[in-house]
Amino acid sequence: MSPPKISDSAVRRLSHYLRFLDQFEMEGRFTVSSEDLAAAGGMTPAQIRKDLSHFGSFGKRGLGYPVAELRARLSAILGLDRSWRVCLVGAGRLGAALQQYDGFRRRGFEIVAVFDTDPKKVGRRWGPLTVEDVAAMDRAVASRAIEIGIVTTPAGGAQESADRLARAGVRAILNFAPVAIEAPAGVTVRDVDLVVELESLSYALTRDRG
Amino acid sequence: MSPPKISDSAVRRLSHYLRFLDQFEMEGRFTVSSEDLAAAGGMTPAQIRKDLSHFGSFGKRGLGYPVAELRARLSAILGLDRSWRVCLVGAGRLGAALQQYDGFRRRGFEIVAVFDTDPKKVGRRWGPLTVEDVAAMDRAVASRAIEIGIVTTPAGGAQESADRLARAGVRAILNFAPVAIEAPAGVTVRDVDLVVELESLSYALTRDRG
DNA sequence: TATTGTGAAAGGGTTCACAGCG
DNA sequence: CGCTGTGAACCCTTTCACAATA
Repeated sequence: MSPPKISDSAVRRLSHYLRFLDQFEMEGRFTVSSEDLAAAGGMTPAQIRKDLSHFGSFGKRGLGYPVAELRARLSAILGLDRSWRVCLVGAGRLGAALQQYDGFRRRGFEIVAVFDTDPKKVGRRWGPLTVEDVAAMDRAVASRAIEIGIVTTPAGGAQESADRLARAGVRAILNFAPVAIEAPAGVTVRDVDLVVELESLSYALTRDRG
Repeated sequence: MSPPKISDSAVRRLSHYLRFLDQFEMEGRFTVSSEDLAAAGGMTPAQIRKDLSHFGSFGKRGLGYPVAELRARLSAILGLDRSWRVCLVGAGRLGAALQQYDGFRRRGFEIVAVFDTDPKKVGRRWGPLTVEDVAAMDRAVASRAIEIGIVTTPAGGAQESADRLARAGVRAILNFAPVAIEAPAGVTVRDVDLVVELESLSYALTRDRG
C-alpha cells in the first residue's frame, strides 16, 4: 500500500520472512508472532514489525500474524504473485548450475533462454534449452517477454552483455561477473561478486588472530 | 594498524578498491587520487578517503596514492598476502562452477578438497580432485590445513554441513544454500542467497510500474 | 492478556567542509 | 596549489518502549 521508501536490506529481509512463513505453513501453524519469526531468523521482533508496518497492518494484536495471509501479502509485495521470464548470458558452468537450480522455478523465475558468443556453443542443446547467439538477443527478449537477465560471462564480456540486455529491453540484471556493471536508468542492477565475499571472510579471519 | 571497527560494507568496498588498483597498475599508472578511484567505482572521493583512513595514512597530500604501495597495503589488510586453503561441501553443479572458477585462485584461494554424502559420487574424479566422503572431513581439514569451507549443498543438508565444518576446525563458511546457517562463535559465516537476490530485483520491478 | 503498530531515541554509516601538509 | 585526512553534520536504519486493541 504505502511508501516505496524502504531500504535494500529490508527488502531482503522480506524474502527471508517469506521463507519462514513457508516453513511455518508446512508445519501446519495458523498464526505466528513477530517473536516466532524473529526466532526463526535470528533477528529482533521489533525489526520484523517495523518492516511489515511499512506495507500495511497485517497482524492482530494479542494474536500475531495469520500465516497464510501474510505469506500471500509478502509474496505480492515482492512481486512473486506472477512468474518472471529470465535469460542467461554466458553458457558456462555457473550458468548451467543456475539453469538447473530448482529454487528459482519454485519462486516463479523461469529461465527461458541462454545466450553465448562462442560459435562452438551456439546451437548446442543445453538442458531443456538451445544456446542462442547473443546477436539474437533483441528478438528473443521481445518475443519471449523476458524481463530479467543474468550475466555469467567472464569479466571482460560483462559490460557488453549488460548493454545488449538493456538495449534488448530487459529491466533488471543480476550480474555474477567480477566487475560492477553500469546500466541506463530504468534498468536495475544487482552485482553478486563471489571473490568479494571470500575476501570479506579473509578479512574477518585475518582480524581474528594476528 | 588501527581500529577493528569498520562496517561490513566498507570491507567489501576495500575489495573493490583493490580491483581498481590492479587495473590502474596494469595501465602503468603510478599514482591515483581518491577522485580517480571514485570515478572507477561509482562512489564518492570522500568515502574512499574515509575508508582508507581507518587503516592508516597511505597518500601524499597534493599528489594522491601510490598505486603499487596502496595495492600491497590493501592486499595485506584483506589478508590476501598469503594463500587460503578452501574446501567445498556438495559436489554438485554449483560446486563444480566454483571449483573451475579462476578468480578465486588468482586471489590466493585454493580449493583443495570436495566432500559429498552421496555414495555414488564419493571416490569419483572431480576435476583435479577426488570427491571425498563427508565423514572424512575431520581428518582432511586438519591434515590439509583447511580454514574456509564453501557450502553448496541443498537447503536440507546445509546446517549439518556447517556443523561438520565447524567441528572439523574451519574458521569461516561461505554458504550458498538457501537457508541462513548458524555457527559457533569464532566461525564467521557469510550467506549468499541467489533466490533472495532475484526476489529483490522482482521487488524493484514491481515498484517501477504498478 | 498478549502482541501489534509506531512515535521517539539511539546508533552507525556517509557526506561535508576545511585544516593540514607535501 | 592540490589533494589528503578528519571532526562535525547529516541522514538513514535499528531499537526501544508504550499506547492501542483483538
